[in-house]
Amino acid sequence: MSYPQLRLDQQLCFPLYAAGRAVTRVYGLLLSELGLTYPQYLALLALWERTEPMAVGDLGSALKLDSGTLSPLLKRLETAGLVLRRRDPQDERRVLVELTDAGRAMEERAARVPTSLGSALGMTQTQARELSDQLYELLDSVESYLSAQA
Amino acid sequence: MSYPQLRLDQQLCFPLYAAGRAVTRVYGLLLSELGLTYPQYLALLALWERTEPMAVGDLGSALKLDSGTLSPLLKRLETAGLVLRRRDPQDERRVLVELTDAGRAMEERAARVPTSLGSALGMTQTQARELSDQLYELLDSVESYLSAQA
DNA sequence: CACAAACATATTGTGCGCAATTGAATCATG
DNA sequence: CATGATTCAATTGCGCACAATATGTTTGTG
Repeated sequence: MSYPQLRLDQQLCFPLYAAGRAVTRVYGLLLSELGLTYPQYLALLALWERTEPMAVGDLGSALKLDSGTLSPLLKRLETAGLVLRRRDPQDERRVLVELTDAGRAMEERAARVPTSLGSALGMTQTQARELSDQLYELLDSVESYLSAQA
Repeated sequence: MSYPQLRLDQQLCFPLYAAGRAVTRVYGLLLSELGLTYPQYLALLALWERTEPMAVGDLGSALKLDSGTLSPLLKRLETAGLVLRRRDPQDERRVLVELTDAGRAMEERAARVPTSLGSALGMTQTQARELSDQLYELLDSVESYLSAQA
């Protein structure tokens, strides 16, 4: 082993990558019963938190996703009848996304998903919170590194 | 807020998802200079640790990826001249993956990537290790949940 | 007011991830 | 030793992610 820093199990990136995919996959299994994917669920989470429509860019800031991902995703949510998209009359560059009645009605069914998962993952609330805080810190430092490169 | 468990910033899954993508993206930027993607780099990490060829399935166990992801990825690495694939004569169902000279030569250039990233992320070795341990625990519990469902 | 720069979203192209299916090789059981 | 079950890799189909580009809108400057 000439380069110990290249060991798969010694790098932070791999458990982060693998655990992220594993958790996303579990969500996906539960969400498929609602006809949703995990990123679609995240977009709805952001919309459920607000009473006002949201611009695509604001949704992107919240989810850390760009229009290349969000545009087709929102088109699928619109086709599914869960959201509506329309140009912002105040600024025709923007597109506002708002929930339909069906989109709002989905919240109640979705509320069971994180509850049933939280218990399945065998973590206490405290553990989950600590891990979450560390990941937010990591996210912040990676983002400032990325913006410093640009 | 009728369902507090649906708040984006209160769920573990979101920072895990966002931090995972952010870290993968940073790796991708550095790896693009080597003509590699992040999952391709992971596959090479696993191969560099061994002197013997590896079956596709063993590579999948190490990276937690299935043949649907690995088959086309390995085909691209083969096209790039970094690996060779051949049927295992002992068991013709298996395909063995082995490094070419060019694949082995890539290790030296790749060794700089985690080193330069480790310093950029502003974490101590200890912090990275603790976070890594927690993520492996989470990965384990998600995987046992998944296998219990099957 | 003209018009260049900046901005917001959409589109294109490539490479994952993953569920489901396919096809070939091996194993296990009678 | 036959044959049904299992295993392994590849393929198919769909939905992300993300870089790069395109298109239309607004803003800032002279």
